[in-house]
Amino acid sequence: MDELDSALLRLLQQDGRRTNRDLAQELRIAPSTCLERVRSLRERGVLLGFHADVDLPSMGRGLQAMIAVRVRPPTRAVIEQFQAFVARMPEVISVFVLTGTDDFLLHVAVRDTDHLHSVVLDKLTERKELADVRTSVVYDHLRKTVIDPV
Amino acid sequence: MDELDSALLRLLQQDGRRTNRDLAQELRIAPSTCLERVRSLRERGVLLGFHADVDLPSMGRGLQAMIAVRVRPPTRAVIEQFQAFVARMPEVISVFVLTGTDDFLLHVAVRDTDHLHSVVLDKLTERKELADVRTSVVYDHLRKTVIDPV
DNA sequence: CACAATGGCCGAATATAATTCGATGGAGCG
DNA sequence: CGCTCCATCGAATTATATTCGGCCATTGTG
Repeated sequence: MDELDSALLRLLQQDGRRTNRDLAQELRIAPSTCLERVRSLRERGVLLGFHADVDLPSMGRGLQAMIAVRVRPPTRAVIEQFQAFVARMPEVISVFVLTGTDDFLLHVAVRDTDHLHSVVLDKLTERKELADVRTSVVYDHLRKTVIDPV
Repeated sequence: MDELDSALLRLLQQDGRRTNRDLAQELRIAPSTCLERVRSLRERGVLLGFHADVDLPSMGRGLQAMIAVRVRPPTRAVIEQFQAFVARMPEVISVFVLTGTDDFLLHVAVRDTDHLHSVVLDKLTERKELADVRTSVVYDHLRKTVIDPV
């Protein structure tokens, strides 16, 4: 994990489709070296993968919300069961399993407020283990690249 | 936005580095057609970009937390100023701007609990506009692909 | 200090993929 | 029924990824 690795991770987080040649040129190394570095980062598990980022409104999911959920009882079995359940919901795009007051934070992307309402009332509150739900609409979501402190 | 576009978005969300030939073969279309489809999705703004996914523990950021923040007064000026501030913090990897009780949800990745403590006490609570903070440690974070209902 | 071993890097050669573009044919329309 | 339009196609071209043998520089060793 030297400066070269950090630089590669930074560039690939910004644009996961930059060509190997292009990366090599920017970092002033040979393409073969660059390729080997990226392969090594993958093999070491530092670089987990590459993903396309889609525009939610274009997919008919113009409304995002965060749903804080508390389950009861907060046992391993109940938590794992609930996690498996929400992971199957198409409206859920990300699940945070938490300590603290809430057990889960669900990041959902839905069509509109009716859809959001239906997700909370028809899908979530139907679950017997669900103890508490608080929904917040997301106005804006800013994602950043992770920078290596090295 | 037909089934072909949806399939492409699904595949590219799963693996943003699949080759065009590979995608074309799976979808039973010509590579040139596949390329044109992807180009169109980009031009229409449906496909926003491609990003590498890094392993946070490998980057010395093995601890994640969600920090709920309320600012005072909750005016546009204060909110925008605070958003700009947290966007600059290297520990913050994602910022949600919310309605409801909390104004912000900060997804942070830090070295350890000392680091987390220092982020909250030394960086956040130093801000005069900050009215309330609640920190929850993230045990697990599951990301999903967005599936087009079409 | 001399020397061998190691590992990262390089560049040329090869394999593979992206990209272009003219041709084709089916869908929609007059 | 014939015309136009446009998505799709495949071949040709261009660009890129990948391999691999050799070359330092660094490190460890007698």
